Amino acid sequence: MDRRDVLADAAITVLARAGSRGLTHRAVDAAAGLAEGTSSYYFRTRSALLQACVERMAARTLEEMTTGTPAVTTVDQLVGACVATVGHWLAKDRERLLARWELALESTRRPELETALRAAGATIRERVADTLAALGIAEPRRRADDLVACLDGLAFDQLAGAGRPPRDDAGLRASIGDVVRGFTAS
Amino acid sequence: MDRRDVLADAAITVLARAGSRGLTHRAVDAAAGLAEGTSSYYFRTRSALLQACVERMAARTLEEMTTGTPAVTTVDQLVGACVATVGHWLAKDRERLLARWELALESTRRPELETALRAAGATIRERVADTLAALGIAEPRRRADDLVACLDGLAFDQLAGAGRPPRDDAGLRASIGDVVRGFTAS
DNA sequence: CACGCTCCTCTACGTCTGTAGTAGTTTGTA
DNA sequence: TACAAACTACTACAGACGTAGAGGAGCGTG
Repeated sequence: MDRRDVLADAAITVLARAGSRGLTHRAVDAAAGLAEGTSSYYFRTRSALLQACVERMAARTLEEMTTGTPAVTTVDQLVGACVATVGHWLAKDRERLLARWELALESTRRPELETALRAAGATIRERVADTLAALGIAEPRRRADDLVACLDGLAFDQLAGAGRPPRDDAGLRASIGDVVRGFTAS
Repeated sequence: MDRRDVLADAAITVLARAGSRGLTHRAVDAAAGLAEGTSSYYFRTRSALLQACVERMAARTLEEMTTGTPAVTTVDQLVGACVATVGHWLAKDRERLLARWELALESTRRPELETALRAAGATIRERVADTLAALGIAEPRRRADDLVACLDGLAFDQLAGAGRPPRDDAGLRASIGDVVRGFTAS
């Protein structure tokens, strides 16, 4: 794997575990198990490091999206797909989620990041919008944006929010069922 | 106003504008317009500064909650109340929202913060649960948690997320209408 | 008025961070 | 094989950061 990708992955891990404040060149070197100074050579500035994080994340998300996307033709299937996605986020992508939120907050202050982050988000939302449209739902574009935002909100609440009760699968299914119903009814 | 409160408010502003990384004693002093070293005297460690932020935020939220809470007796009124709340967040509480998310992410790594943050969140959620229960909705507790999480998700998407198209009031109402319907139907 | 106490400001210091640059090493080419 | 170019690892350094503590101003009490 390209050295840059290794470093970007390490940076994402650091971001998740230590937050924006902990994201330093040296911390990335340590996380990647590379010699001190390495990340500083590949990404001269901290801003470049952040940029690399969002690009790497976007690339990985896109990659995963193109691989396995089961067809969704009913609302129930949509609920299932959403539960599967969020469940996967919570179980296996914890770090990537935390890093993404960290970057999102950072993008508030860095227009370069915002652009890249927004482009990545748009791709996913389009995909969801297509699915909603295929189900014959009105305003698929807006509703796709909202649905993604709500699922993200539920995940945030679970991982970092004030709610955060360890929620079982059934609870997750009930919650997501409610949300999806709201966006698909009528 | 108590010096500590002034400093905590300044810290919240710094947190929102410069992120966790920018939250330093000196930055807080500058934001508060006080002599350098002041915040370092009142809150000796950075951790104490963060703690002060969440406590101050919790206090302010509680205060606002006890003042104006119009009665909600129909689902439509609930939608209206949610729209008003989120609208207010987006228009006037931008900084507090950003700071809260910053603290939430930080709480992932600091159990002391988590406790305080969770307690504040629980109060709000109870209030919402009571409202849902009064409307005769099943599982009010879970649904209150989910509703708050979703509204937060929508706000996040708007302020820091990947969606972030400048949304007008009608759009906001439509989105929140969908969400609330999902949690109140059946 | 003199004294002691509390509150606040300012300074000091060791550590860490961002970033530039130097030196060494590998790779490709003649 | 000899050389040049590119790549990589490491070092250096100015600046910022967290935190502790010294000093002084203000105020109430005897």
